[in-house]
Amino acid sequence: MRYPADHKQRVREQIVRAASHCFRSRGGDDVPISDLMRELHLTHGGFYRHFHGKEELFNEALLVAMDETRERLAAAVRNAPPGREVAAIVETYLGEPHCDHPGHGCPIAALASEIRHHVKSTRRTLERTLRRNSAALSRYLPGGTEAERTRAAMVLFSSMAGVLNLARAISDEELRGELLNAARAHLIAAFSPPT
Amino acid sequence: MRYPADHKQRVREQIVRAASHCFRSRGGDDVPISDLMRELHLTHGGFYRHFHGKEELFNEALLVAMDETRERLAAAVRNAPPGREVAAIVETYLGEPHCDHPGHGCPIAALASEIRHHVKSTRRTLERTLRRNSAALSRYLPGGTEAERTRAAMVLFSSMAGVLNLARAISDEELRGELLNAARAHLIAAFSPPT
DNA sequence: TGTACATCAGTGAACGCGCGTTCACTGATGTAC
DNA sequence: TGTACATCAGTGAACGCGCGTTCACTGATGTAC
Repeated sequence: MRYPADHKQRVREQIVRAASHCFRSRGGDDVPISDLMRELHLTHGGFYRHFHGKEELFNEALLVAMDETRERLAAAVRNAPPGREVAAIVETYLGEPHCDHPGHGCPIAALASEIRHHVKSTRRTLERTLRRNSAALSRYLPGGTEAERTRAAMVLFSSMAGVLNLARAISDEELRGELLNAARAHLIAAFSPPT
Repeated sequence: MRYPADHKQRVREQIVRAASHCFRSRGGDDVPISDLMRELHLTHGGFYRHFHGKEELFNEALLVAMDETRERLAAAVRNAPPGREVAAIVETYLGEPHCDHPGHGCPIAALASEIRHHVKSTRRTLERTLRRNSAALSRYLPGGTEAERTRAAMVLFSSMAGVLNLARAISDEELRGELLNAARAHLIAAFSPPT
C-alpha cells in the first residue's frame, strides 16, 4: 500500500470532523462535498472511497457533534461548584461563545429543523445520542426517578436549543442579548433541583 | 386588462400563502418555485411579475406565518378559563396537532435554523414579528414590568419551538410523546404566573 | 532476488439533474383618437 | 362607433450554475511465484 495501515481510517475521521463543523455552521445543504475534501487537500472524487454518499457522512457528523456536545457540558459540570451544576450547563449552553460559534456547538440547535427531513437512520442517530446525552446529565436535574430526571434533561436541552437557535437568527445584538439573558435566568430557575 | 382590478394582488397573496405552508413543511430550499406556481395552476415564469426573487417571497411567507401563529395562540387564550392562559398556550403549541402539521404551524419551530442563513431583511422580519407576538401574549406571563413579561414570552416561545422542533425530528413515537408531555408539564409550571 | 500482477486511495473529467432566473412571445383588454 | 396601438399577467423554452455521483485512469506499494 502507498499509505500507512491506518491512513484510510484517519482520512475518514478527518472528513467526518470537517463535515461536522461545516454542516453545523452552514447547514447540510449548503456544504458541497468538494468543499470538505478541499479542506483536507483532496479532491471530491475520493470521497466515495470512504462513504456511500452524503447522507452517511451527515449521520456520522451528527453523531460526532452530539458526542462533542455531551463532553463539553460534562466538563462544564465538573468545573462547577456543588449545587451550581445546572447553572453551569445553562450558562455554557446559552453563553455568547456557544451562540457565536455554531460550527463547534450543539447540533440540535444548529440542525434540528433539517434533521426532520433526513432519512430514518439519521433520525435514529439523533434519538440514540439524545438519550445518551440526557442520561449523562440527568443526575443534576430535578425529578424523583431516573426516568423523570432524564426527561427533564431532554426538555432542558431542547428548550435551550430553541433559544440558541432563535438568538442566532436575530441580527439585532441588543435583542439577542436580552433573549439569552432572560433565558438563562428562567431556565436556571426552572431546572435547578430544590435545595 | 384581462383580469379584474384586484386580480394581481389576489394571485400574489395566494402565492405567499402557498409558500408559507410549503416552506414550513418542507423547508425553503426544498420547495421550488415551480411547485408553488403549479399549485395555483400557473407556470413558474409568471412568478417574477409578482416578486423580485425567492428571498422576497420567503420574507413575506415568514411574516404571514408569524401572524397566523399569533392569531392561533390568541384564540387559544381567549377560549381558556381565567388563570389557565399559559396552560392553553403551551398545550396548543406543544399539542400533537401542531407537532404533526408543521406546514400550518409556528415558523420559528419549522424554520429557525435556516433563517439564520437568510439575508438581513428577512431576519429583521423575524425580529419584528417576534417582538409583536411576544408582546401580544405578555400579559399572561410572569414579571413585574411589561418588558420583563415580554422577555418571558420570548423565552417561552423559543423554548417551545426548540421542543417542537426536536420532537418532530424524533421518529420514535414513544420518545416523542414523552418529550412533549414532559415539556408541557415543565413549561406550564415554569411560566404560569404565581397565583 | 526478480518479475508479473493485484490492490486501492486518490484524481479529475464527465454525466445527470434540478433549480432560479431571464426573455421573447401571446392574447385579451383598455385607451387614444 | 371603429381602428390602431399600448399594456401586462401569464407562458414555456432556454440559460447558467452548482451539486452529487460515477468512472476510467494513475501510480505507489504489496504479494505470489
